[in-house]
Amino acid sequence: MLSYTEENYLKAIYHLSDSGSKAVSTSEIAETMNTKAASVTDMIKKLSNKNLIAYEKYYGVKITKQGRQEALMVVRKHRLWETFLVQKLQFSWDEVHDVAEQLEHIQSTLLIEKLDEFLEFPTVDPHGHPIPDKSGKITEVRQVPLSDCSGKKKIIVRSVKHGSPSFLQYLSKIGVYIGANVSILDKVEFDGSLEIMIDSKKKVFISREAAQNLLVTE
Amino acid sequence: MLSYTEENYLKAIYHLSDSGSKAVSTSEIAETMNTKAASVTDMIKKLSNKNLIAYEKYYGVKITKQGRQEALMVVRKHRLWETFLVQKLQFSWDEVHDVAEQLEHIQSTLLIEKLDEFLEFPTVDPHGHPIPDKSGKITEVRQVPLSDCSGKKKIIVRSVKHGSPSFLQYLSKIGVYIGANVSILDKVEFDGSLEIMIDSKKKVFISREAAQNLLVTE
DNA sequence: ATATTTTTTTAGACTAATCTAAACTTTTAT
DNA sequence: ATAAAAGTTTAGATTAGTCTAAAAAAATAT
Ligand SMILES: [Mn+2]
Ligand SMILES: [Mn+2]
Ligand SMILES: [Mn+2]
Ligand SMILES: [Mn+2]
Repeated sequence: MLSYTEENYLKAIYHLSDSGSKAVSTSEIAETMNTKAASVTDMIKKLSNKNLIAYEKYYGVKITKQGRQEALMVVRKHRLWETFLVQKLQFSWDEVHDVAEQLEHIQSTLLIEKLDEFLEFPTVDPHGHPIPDKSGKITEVRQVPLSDCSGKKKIIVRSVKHGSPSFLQYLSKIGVYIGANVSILDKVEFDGSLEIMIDSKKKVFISREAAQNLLVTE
Repeated sequence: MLSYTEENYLKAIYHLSDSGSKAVSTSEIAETMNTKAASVTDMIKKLSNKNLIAYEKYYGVKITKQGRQEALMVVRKHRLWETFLVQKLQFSWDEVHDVAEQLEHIQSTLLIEKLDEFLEFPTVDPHGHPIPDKSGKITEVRQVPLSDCSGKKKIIVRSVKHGSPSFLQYLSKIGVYIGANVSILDKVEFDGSLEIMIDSKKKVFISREAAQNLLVTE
């Protein structure tokens, strides 16, 4: 069984590697984990001995099939808990991440299966991120940054790329939410900012930066 | 903030001291924590330095006001989570304790307040044990072991003294639950075993040992 | 009142996870 | 092609929590 810390490292490596496809460097891991490279090297050896990652000295790590599976289970728990907090306990979507960071480490298969059932088997979390099923399968929906869209098509907001509390609060304030219908009214060539219409009701301006962080389907 | 381990020690000391009234010995703590006396001595010093217990060398420890308060918050979380697991996730009462041992250490005041509200402010957990409120207050109901009862009075099962999974499973099997109405049909002087009637429907025999573990109001 | 037994504490060691500083590799720049 | 810079690993320490074995104190028995 993995320790709390091992789970966190493995999850970080999984995310940094684009769900396990590319190799990840020691310093990248140190950066996201808020630790020093020396500590990462130590942990890397441990995870490597457990066959959760493939480690080549000085060339970073790649997650193994088994490691990916373990990481997916942590991600699954994290996202199910976030969904629980929002749907059942009335948390707002900017309050859930830190608590889910703790809850994701609770060890009980029964618990997570019952929770999944209680929530009626959700497929996305409050930030629009997919929830791996019991076996680790993810149903990805092709999404593009709103900043890449143009024209008058009907656009639906699907997820946020990076869900920092301040960005999420900002979205709530201007009326953007997962599932919202938006259309692009105007695009400023100079700085890439957009004027959009939300739910045919509300007109708002958003920066290119914000638009890059919003993933949508056309 | 207390560590996971400090919380566990403090809770154990709280329980062993009858909610904080009497002093507790090093060996008692070692016994319930499944550690060695030497480890307990170390931890005792730490908790004492934090003013959560009063420690006098060779004479055991007494919990302080502040320590009692911290312990009560852990107990509160433990029992709220157990209630959640049974009432919302359909766990049975013999499955919840070990998971609650983990969940009780999640750090989030908001979470526990929202959970309390979601459960509609329960006052007892699935085993009939009182749930401390937000401020730590407990409303104790005077209860006696069923083994101390006699006569034909109407008796209500209120809680179990020690809720081991096997005892709880046994109770479920014979039809005893928290809130059940029982009356004593016969008491065997020789071994203290009882014949009882549950909900005016079912007759069962139980041993003195079982009767001592069932707390009731007359 | 002493001796024996039991309990508790101390001393020293171990593991997981972390750090700093130094050594070593790889990458980049001239 | 070589030197400097950047990134990575190793060496050695630290902290929390644990252990065993030995020393010390308290309780119990004669
Ligand atoms: Mn999150
Ligand atoms: Mn985590
Ligand atoms: Mn319990
Ligand atoms: Mn616990």
